[in-house]
Formats: sequence, C-alpha cells, structure tokens
Amino acid sequence: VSDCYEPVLQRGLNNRYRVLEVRAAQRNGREPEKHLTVTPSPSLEDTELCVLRDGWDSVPVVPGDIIHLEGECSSGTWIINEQSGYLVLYPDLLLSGTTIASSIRCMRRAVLSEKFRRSESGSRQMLVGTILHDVFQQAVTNNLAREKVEELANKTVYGQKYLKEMYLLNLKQKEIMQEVEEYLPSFHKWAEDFMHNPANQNKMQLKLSSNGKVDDLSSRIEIVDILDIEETLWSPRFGLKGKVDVTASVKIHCQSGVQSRIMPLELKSGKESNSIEHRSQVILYTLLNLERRVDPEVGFLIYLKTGTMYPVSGTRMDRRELMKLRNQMAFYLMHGTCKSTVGRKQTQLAALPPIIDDSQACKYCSQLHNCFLYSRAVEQKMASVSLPPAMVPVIEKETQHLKPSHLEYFSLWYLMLSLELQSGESKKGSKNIWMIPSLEREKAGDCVGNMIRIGQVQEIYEGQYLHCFQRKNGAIPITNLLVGDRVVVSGEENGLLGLATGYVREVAVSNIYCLLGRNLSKLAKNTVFRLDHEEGNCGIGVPLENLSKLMEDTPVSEKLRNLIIDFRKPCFIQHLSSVLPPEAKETVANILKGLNKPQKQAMKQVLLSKDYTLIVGMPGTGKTTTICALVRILSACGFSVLLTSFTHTAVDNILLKLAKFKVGFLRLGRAQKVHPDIQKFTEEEICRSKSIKSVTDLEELYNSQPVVATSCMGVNHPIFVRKQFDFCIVDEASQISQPICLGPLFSSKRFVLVGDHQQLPPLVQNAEARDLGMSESLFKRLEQNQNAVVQLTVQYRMNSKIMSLSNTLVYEGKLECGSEKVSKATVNLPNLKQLKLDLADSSKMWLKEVLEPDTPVCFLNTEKAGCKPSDIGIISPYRHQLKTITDLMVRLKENRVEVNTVDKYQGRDKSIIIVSFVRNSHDENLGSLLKDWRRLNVAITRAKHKLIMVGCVPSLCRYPPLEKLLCHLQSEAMISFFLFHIKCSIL
DNA sequence: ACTCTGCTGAGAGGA
Repeated sequence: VSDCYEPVLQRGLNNRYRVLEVRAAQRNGREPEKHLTVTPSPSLEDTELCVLRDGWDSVPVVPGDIIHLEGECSSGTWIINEQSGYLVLYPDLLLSGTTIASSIRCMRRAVLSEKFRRSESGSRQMLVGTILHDVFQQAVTNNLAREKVEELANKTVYGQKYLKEMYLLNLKQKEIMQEVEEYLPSFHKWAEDFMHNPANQNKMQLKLSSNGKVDDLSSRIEIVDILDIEETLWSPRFGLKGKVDVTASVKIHCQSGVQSRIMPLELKSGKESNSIEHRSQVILYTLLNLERRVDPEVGFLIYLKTGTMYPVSGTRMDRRELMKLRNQMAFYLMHGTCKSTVGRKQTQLAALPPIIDDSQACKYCSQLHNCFLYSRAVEQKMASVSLPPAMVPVIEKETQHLKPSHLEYFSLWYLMLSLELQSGESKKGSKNIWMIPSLEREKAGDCVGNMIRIGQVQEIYEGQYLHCFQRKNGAIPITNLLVGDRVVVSGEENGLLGLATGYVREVAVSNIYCLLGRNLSKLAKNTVFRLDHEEGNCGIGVPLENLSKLMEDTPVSEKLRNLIIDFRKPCFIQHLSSVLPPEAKETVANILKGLNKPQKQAMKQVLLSKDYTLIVGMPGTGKTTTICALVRILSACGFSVLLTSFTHTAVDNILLKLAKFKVGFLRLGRAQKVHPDIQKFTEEEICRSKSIKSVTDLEELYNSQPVVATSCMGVNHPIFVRKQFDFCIVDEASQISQPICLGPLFSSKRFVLVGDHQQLPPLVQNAEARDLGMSESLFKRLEQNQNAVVQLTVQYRMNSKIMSLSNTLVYEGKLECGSEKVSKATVNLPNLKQLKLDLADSSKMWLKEVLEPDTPVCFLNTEKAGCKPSDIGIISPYRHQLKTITDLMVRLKENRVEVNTVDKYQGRDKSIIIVSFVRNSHDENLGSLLKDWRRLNVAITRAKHKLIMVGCVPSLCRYPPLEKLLCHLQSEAMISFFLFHIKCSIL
C-alpha cells in the first residue's frame, strides 16, 4: 500500500500519522490490546504511542499505514477505547454513507459496488424514489403549500431532467406521475405534523447530551427552517463523504425547555422499515455534520409514503461500530492486490470480503454476477478462501457458461486494471484539496484560490447553476483550468470542502465562470472559495464494467468471448448481392468511384463480414476518408452504424467530413467537448432547440438517425441498452485498451476496427501492468486472424523520400505513393536563393552558435526562406524538451509554429516536421521512449515534404530502432554533421 | 526514467 500512497503527514485537526510498529498486548492479563508506534513527521522521528482497546484492536492496521486519530492525546499517548477516540484507517479515502450502510449486511457487496458501479442498473422504484426526493426537496423550501407541491410534481415529471432514465427503463411519464401523486397527501401530513402544528404531535424519544451526560428526552419536534438541500459533505477527519437530503433548523420542545439544532433529515420513499441500514446512514450524516457545525447528535428518517418521521440518535456506540466497519471497508478497498511472498515480487489479486452464508439475501443481490465471477476466476485458487458449502453449487451454476480461458482473461485484466489504478491514484486524487493549501497548488496550476462569488447565480438548465467567481485581489494566476474541465468548489476555510462540483464555462482575466450542480448563493457573502481541477478517478470504472459484461451469460457476450478470448475465426459471407439492396447499388458504386483499390477492398470486406474486419490504416492512407465512405455505404444499404473512437477529436474529424455529404447522424457526449461545427448534432443541442420534454419525443430523437457517434467511454448512454446497431466502427482502435474498446461492441452485431499497430499502443503507466500485456489493443490481439485484415497501403501524405524511411523500417515496402504529385512534392521556399547567399556569409557564425554548449536547443529559423510558420511542426518524444523549445519561441515572438509531442501528433501531419530526439549522453540509462519503434514510426511519418531530424548520432545509435534508421540514412547519404536532413529540397 | 484521454457520482429501492 505504501508504494502508491504518498501521504502528507501532519498534526492538528486533520492529523495524519504513519504507523511504524504494531504490537499485540494484553491488559490485565486478558483483555487484548494493540499498541501502535506512530509518527506525524515525515522523517519518522518524534513518535507517539496509540493504544487500541475494547474491540478497536481488531482494526486491520499494519506498519506503513496512514491513520487519522480523533480524541485526546496526553503526554504523547492516544487511548482509543469504548468511551472515546476514533482510529480512522486511510482517512484520505472518503467512503460514502450508503456504502458503509450497505456493508452492514454484506461487505463483499459493498466493495464490489465501489468497483462495479454500473452493475446496479436501476429500477422503476429507484427512479420514482429519486423523483420523489426531488419534488419533496423543492416543495419543502416552499413550506409544502398544497398547490405548489402539485405544480412541482408536474414540472418535475413532465420536465426534461429524468427523461433519459425513463427512456432507459421504458416507462411512461403518466405512470410515473400517478405513482408520485399517491405520495403527495403524505407530504402534507408530514408538514402539518412537523412544520405547521407541532403541538398536536405524539412525543418521541431523543438522546441528547447536556452538561456532559446523555439524557433520553421525550420531545416534540418542530422544523423551523430549511437550510440546505443535498448538502455535500466531505470529512477527511472520519474518512467519510455524503449528501444530506435536507439540512434543517430544528426546535426540540421538551419538558426542560426548547433546544435548537441544525440536523440532517433523510428521506425514504420505500417501505417504512426504520432498518439498521437507514438508521446507519443518518448516524453517519450526524458525524459528517461535525465538519461544518455543532454536533447535531440526532437526525431524522422521513418515510414519504406515510409521512412519518423517526428520530435516530448518533450514539457513541453506533458511531464507533460504523467507523470500525468503515475501516474494514477501507482496508479491502486499499488492499485489492498483494505482493506474492515467494519468488519474484509479483502482484496478485487479493481476496474480497468473504461470501456470506445467506442464499436468500444473495438471490436479489445486484452484484451477484461479479461476486461469483470473482470467486471462480480469482479466489478459487486461494487456499485461504473457503466458501459456505451451500453456496458452492450456486456459484458453479452461475458461472458454468465460462471456460477456463475466460476466467483467466477476466482475472488477468482485473489485475492489470487494478495495478494501473494504483499508479494513477498515487499522483492524482481529491485528497490534495484538503491536504495541500490552495496557494501551493496554484503553483502547479491545478487550483485557483482566494476567490469570491459575484453576481446572481443563474439556473441555466434544471439543476445546473452558473456561478461567477472573482479573484479577491488581482488577476487570476496562470492555471491549467480550461473550459470544459471538471472542477471542485470548496471553501478556503476548514469544513467547507467539496461544496459543489461542475464544469468550467469560461476563464477570463479576473473571473472564472463555472456551471455547478448546486446553487451556492445561500452561503455567506464573504465566503472565500478555491476551485480545484478534478483530476478524475483514473477511470477504471468503465473498463471493469465492460470486463464484467463480457463474462455475462448473454448471446452477445458469448459471441465476443469466442472471438476475442478464444480467437474463433471471423466468418464472411460469399456474395455481396445478399447484403447489397438493389436500390442502393448505384449510390454505392458512386461512392466507390472516389476510392483507391485497397480502400475499395476494405469496403467489400466489411460488407461481407459476419463478425469483424480490421482495417490497417498506414500513415497518410486516408483513414478518415475511408471511414467516411464506409459510413455512407453502410447507411445507403440501410444499416445502422455506431461510430466511435477513443477521443472526441477523432470522432468529430470523421463527422465533419460526413456532414459535407449530408449523411444524418446523432452525436452523443457532452456538447462542451464536441467540435463547434458538430455541436448542432448533439443530443444536448437538439433537446434544447426542439425543447424535448416527453419520453416519446426523446425516443423519436434516438431512433431518428441510423448513424450514432460517441466516444468509447460514452457508451454508458441509455440508448445503448435499448438499441442494437448493425455495425460498429472504432477509429484509433490500436490506441485503445481492450476493456475500453469492448464497450461499444456490446451494442452491435459486428464491428470494424481501424488502426495501425505499428503506431503507438494504448498508454499504460504501471510498468508491471505493461509487462503483463496491458498495452495490447484489441486491434493488435485480433490481427493474428489475417483473413479479417485489410491494409490501406496507398498514401497521400509523404513524398517518396520521406515514405522510404518508414517503408524500410516498418512496412516492408508495402507503402506506395497515391500519385506522382505526392511522390515528387517538395516544400515551397520562394526566397531560397537569397537565403543561400545570406547563409554563405554567416554560415560559420551559425554553425558556431549550434556548437556553443550553452545553446542546448537549436531552432532552425526558416523565416527567411519564406514558408508559413503554420506549415512547420516541431515534435519530440519528451515534454520537457518541448517546454524549452516553446520558451525559446516565445522569446522569438513566434507562436504559429506548432510544438507538440510525438504521441500527440499521431494522426496529424505538416508540410515540414522537425524532430528533436534530445538524447545526448553516454549514460547507461537509456529511457524506454526511444526504444519503441512505434513511436519512431509515428515521428518519421508526419512530414509531407520535408523531414528534419536533430540528434546526436552516437547517443541515438544505442537505441535499436534509431540505429536501424540511422543506418538507412547513412546508406542513402542523408546525414549531415550536426544537422542531418532529407534532401528533398536544398537548404 | 516521464508518453496522457476518457469518465459526474452519492443515493435512488429491494430483501
């Protein structure tokens, strides 16, 4: 754990201790205790003792762990026992109230729900519950006046907010409205009892402390004011987070007088169970409230069906037991993997919390599939894991459709994804928001602090509020925050963490506009805010979900398992006539006219395919054109097409072309991320312009276009649950990791992957995961089935000299130029003659400058030669090198030359490309970036007319791919001293 | 041995 968890140690309110030693001890010779040696100092000196008693000794803490201690510390000793103190394990991992509440019955399920979020697919009751919450929350701020409630219910059910969910569950607005209406009388009953006429109320028992002791008070409750709705609370003290339905100012009328408190109210629309789960949620909310205000001690459960309200006291005992559960949960979440004890230090998957012995409860569990799958694929081999005997046949039955190869694929990918997640977590994570002051984070550009809110908050869409923030003193510092980025808004002072999340709308000189999920206008006017860049959850959610889905017992998943895991040969039909409708023949023939031979071959292959086709798009071979033609042909034949890629940019590239041919399509995904010219095709825009407010209209929109386009990660959209496409096309497929690429495939009958495995593979941060094969794309994996592969070999980018490099190195001479014109094209430099004269005079000076050790970067100024700076691209494998080059360019006041990484330039081209290889040392340490011939291949295939490479030949020769390149260059006499370039034009 | 794009997400009920 300590490998990937870089903590900030400190004393004080949010104290963080590192555990140095754990000793088991006994008190009075029998009571078990644990003694921890802990330290708040990074240098590991300055130790303190922490004594765990009365059951706290069972906390699964080991040396190296980070803990938070709550309670009293006297003379360097903490005592955590029955009466006082808390130990919070991995406190920077915030667990939600519902997560902990659900772990009471089955911790395994709670852990699985954290990993497989989407498996809880939602139900009618859940949707009705959400809507009822919404209506009640809006109504309660209006005192639940009768007509108002009816109006709000109508507005909510017949508004646009829940249309997607209704579509997903195939529900009618009318049905929902009927169900909602049944609850409304109870809303009034509750308001009468607790807001308007509290005097008529039956008394209830509350445990409240006064003068140091806890009294059981018989009281009447009066809700005086509603202070907040859906208040978000993050508590880095208790390692908890949550959203409180209603935060209310409450008067407690009891014999001894009246007390006022701010308390959490929790709404429930289901059965009036007053269950432990429900009560636990409320208790955790009382704990969360400590972040912002005086301990409320009590919260309330409101059952909307009947309008009854139960008090829930957050007693010491309940809080203590829930915190112990939280610690156990945290342990399992942080220990998803473990290092093997024998042999090489390989990482293995760890066991999940044990399967409970309650087949009745399991019957309805939404995580059943994942639970049994993990048991079979991962835990079965572990000697330490034993199953409840009654569950053995049940698990067997649930997983019998899976072969050993499938289970292996699952556990390998689960492991690799877990490793990758750990690598991501160490760098990112929301903990920086509370552990690092805004001023310090500003330096890295990840945060803007010292902001106040100005102007009115505008509700742009339902539940989306536009806020304007202004720097308290002066201009906004240089920041990475960009339009469309996710932000977390917190108060600068303690206790106001995670107030709201949303998106950046606009960054101006002194203002930042954010679209937030909550309205912050109720906070004190002088509240000082910080805006933190949300770094994301490292996104293994989607791939894990896809992996789980691949293992389901459905025909679609079975087919994909056969093709992908077991390499079943893809099948093709014999004759085009059976797929090509007669009426489409002419249109198709016309489209084919504009294509070259291999492109035509690709079209044919796709049309004949029953499973999949792989299109190898070598550099410059017109991938976008080909995909565009493919979509046109498929839609002319009456097929529906799902068009995806990993990035929004790649999707929009194709759509921009497609739009010219007047092929209709629907673009899904957040409009902010979509190309401006494509935005009018997005669901968001269409819904707004047509003001779609009914499920029927929405369904019509979804069915209106046979072509739907989105990013691979965007396939969580409800449309993909209900619709099946004839073809799915995945662009950039060689750059997408397998479990992400799977996503769109579930919603189509057959698929086409477009890519080039000779170019860069998916990015994997974790070295161990990479060694296990995580960077193998689905494209690469399936490429061994050569009968499914078509190669696009005719390229229109590079002239013949430039093309020859990559042809020799990588493509075995398969690449050819599309025309004589392409082959002979050179860069156009109108002022070359004059420049040559100039250089003749000053050439020595120039060379001298290059030689000068104090000039590590040489910018080749082609200004005088007269080519457009925008025709030049400078690329390098290293980001730092680009920073240096950019800084130099800024000094030269030149910002039109594009400077970027090789990786980012994949898929792009320029007339002139300058590659800076950087490496210039005899250091033993060769860095892995230049060892990858795929990166080199990308680098040398970006230029259309002129490729200039800069580097130290002896240093670079130690990298095998570069050695091969340099050998070739040498034999072609293409190397010059200091600067070597390809002589397709003379400089 | 430095390459980076996607993702709302806590809680909506059911036993």
